[in-house]
Amino acid sequence: MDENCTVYRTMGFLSKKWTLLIILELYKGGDRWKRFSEIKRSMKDITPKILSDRLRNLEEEGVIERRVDSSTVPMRSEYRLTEMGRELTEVAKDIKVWALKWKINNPACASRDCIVCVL
Amino acid sequence: MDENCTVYRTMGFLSKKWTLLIILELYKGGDRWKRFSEIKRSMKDITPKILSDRLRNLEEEGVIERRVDSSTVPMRSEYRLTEMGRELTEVAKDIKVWALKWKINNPACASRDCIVCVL
DNA sequence: CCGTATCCGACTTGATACTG
DNA sequence: CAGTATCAAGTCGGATACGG
Repeated sequence: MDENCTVYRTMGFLSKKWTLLIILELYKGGDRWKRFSEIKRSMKDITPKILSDRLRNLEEEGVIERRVDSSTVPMRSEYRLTEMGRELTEVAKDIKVWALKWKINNPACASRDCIVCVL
Repeated sequence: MDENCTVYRTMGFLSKKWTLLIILELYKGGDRWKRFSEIKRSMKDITPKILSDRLRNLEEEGVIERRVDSSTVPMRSEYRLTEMGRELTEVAKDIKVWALKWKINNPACASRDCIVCVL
């Protein structure tokens, strides 16, 4: 296997558990900054550790951006997708289209207002 | 997290290491059936166990089909993508387009005759 | 030659408690 | 609130040996 393969390298980062779902969660927010606890609340089974790990990783990859307002107590950390990240949701959208066609009968997810992934 | 989420469920199966690359390897073959050893040879670092595991999993998912010719010795197992599998390569294509734009400067992979993933 | 079974270490994820 | 620390549990992947 060639480590220079674009698909291979990108999958290495994209295929981590929860990653794509976090991206979708932020995508739902549009331009709005979302706070850690808000994201966590929406994804009820993710643990803070994993969410924290993934957010840092996504920030390193340039897919999301973070801002901290330390003037308030407690301080606020907020996140949103970068342009690079928003374009990544196209991939998720394709996966969804494919899965709906071939694999899963899931009307809720197929509808435009799916509360889970909103694609 | 909702286990009924289409994206989530599909990622669970797609995100396994090597999976997408195996799909691409078969995609290169077009309609042609490919043998185990032929696939293995093309992906030089994969071990037989992993390849075997993934092929079985992909077959269960309906993404590839398998045929066995037991009239010869040794018998031959051959694989190719189903229609469902061929459509999945669109996802890989999108990942590649995205990665080339944002992440990786990889002219070999960008060209149409990339020997690794041929997308 | 085409795989499968077993074993094992490395890595990943998860549960829970805790801190500034 | 926004994480981090700790440790347990699970998963993955690789080497090797083996059977049809």
